[in-house]
Amino acid sequence: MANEGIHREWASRIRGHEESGHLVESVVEILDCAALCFTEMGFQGTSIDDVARRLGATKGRIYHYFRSKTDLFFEVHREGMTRLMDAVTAAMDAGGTGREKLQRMVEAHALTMMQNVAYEAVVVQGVHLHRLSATTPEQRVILNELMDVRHQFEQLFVQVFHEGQADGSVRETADTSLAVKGILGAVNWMAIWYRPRADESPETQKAMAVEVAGLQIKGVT
Amino acid sequence: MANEGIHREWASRIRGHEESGHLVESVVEILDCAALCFTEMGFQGTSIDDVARRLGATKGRIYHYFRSKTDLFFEVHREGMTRLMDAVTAAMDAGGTGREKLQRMVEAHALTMMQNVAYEAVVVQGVHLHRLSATTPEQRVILNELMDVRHQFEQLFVQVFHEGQADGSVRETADTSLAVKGILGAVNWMAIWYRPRADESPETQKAMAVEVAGLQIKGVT
DNA sequence: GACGAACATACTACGCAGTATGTCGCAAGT
DNA sequence: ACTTGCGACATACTGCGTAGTATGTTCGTC
Repeated sequence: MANEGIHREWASRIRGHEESGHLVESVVEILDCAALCFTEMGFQGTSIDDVARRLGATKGRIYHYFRSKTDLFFEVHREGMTRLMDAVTAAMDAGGTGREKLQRMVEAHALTMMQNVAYEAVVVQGVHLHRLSATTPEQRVILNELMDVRHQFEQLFVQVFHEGQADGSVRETADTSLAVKGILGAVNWMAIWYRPRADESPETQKAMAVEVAGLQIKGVT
Repeated sequence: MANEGIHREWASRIRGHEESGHLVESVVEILDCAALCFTEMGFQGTSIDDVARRLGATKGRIYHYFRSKTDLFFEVHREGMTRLMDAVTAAMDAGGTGREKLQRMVEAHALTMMQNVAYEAVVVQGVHLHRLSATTPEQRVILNELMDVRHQFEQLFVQVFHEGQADGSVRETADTSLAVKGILGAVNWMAIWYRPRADESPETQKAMAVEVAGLQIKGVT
């Protein structure tokens, strides 16, 4: 299944649950509930008991898999970033001019945001966590990893942006980094205002993603 | 002075400190420190003692002016929104085509974000506070006020957007609200990544604001 | 010299992260 | 068949951080 890679990554982080690869469904449930709680009430505002209650379980279950609340948050964050990365890199690898690639990347970004609001809202929150003091040296390593991935993510856009400028499909700008931050901001902001509506089909979502991406791309071409 | 109006608003909120209008400097210091703390560590992550420590004072001083931590947060939030509102409405009232007004409004928005990162970062955080449960019925009234101002703020842009479409200076879009949310997102996002640098003059800031706004406006024209 | 504003100090009550220990079921060994 | 072991939790408990309060203390003003 598609989750294999993710599970393998968990292995090293989570209480030594190596090979199994199937019982881990229990962990996925925890992550889902945690993502919702963190999204609604923030990191500090969420208690482990809140997550447990939503699970219909108790703290025991959570601490059986995660060392600490911070580790739990990190894992949700990592999962969110992974989904974003996967979607965007796939869109990037499909070829075309810089502008076409950029358009697809932003669309993929937006669509992923909408399809994973909970996880991605946590990712957005996570930016602040940068200076959070309550971290063990061990956690700080993971945090640096996350910040690194975040930076790589942005660089992906910067890179393709330059490609586009090279092939003439993207306009020259005063500050590429600034332009990219603007685009990413417009899309990331969706994590804050967007909430799935009952009457929303996958097509509607896709259409919104295309619309948002289109406006942003138009600004730089 | 320009703060008069704000002070008068405080009057009703803050432990009945009505007329004075000058000693309130003490309150401004508290708000400044609170804004910094909330920005760096979030609402729940900030303790009143943190704010007091940064002030070089103790809890006593803070609780002398504010009923609760939540009220303190609200006041910072309100101040941030007020500064945004003032800047944007001023830019709007200066006349011109829809597009010109929109351009100036977004520039003003961006510039205000940069000049008041601490306060505006709190405003950005505040969006989540929407569903926060830890509110007394009294606070909920204030919260509704804040959410209302936020909505009005967005409507300002929507309104001018339509003006622009009416006079032909702004392109027709599938969903005006969506377009505006994109623009505001790009600018609001600055509260997350932007931090003032030592070698930054007011002119540099202004230039960045114009650049960001330019890209966004170009997307809708 | 009395009184209140503007704080500081001292104290309490509680929520919550983290831990220690218990329980239940299943799977393998003999 | 029984038991031993272990994984997957639940229950019970502790200690600390922190919001809020109650009570000083100082200083200016009337």
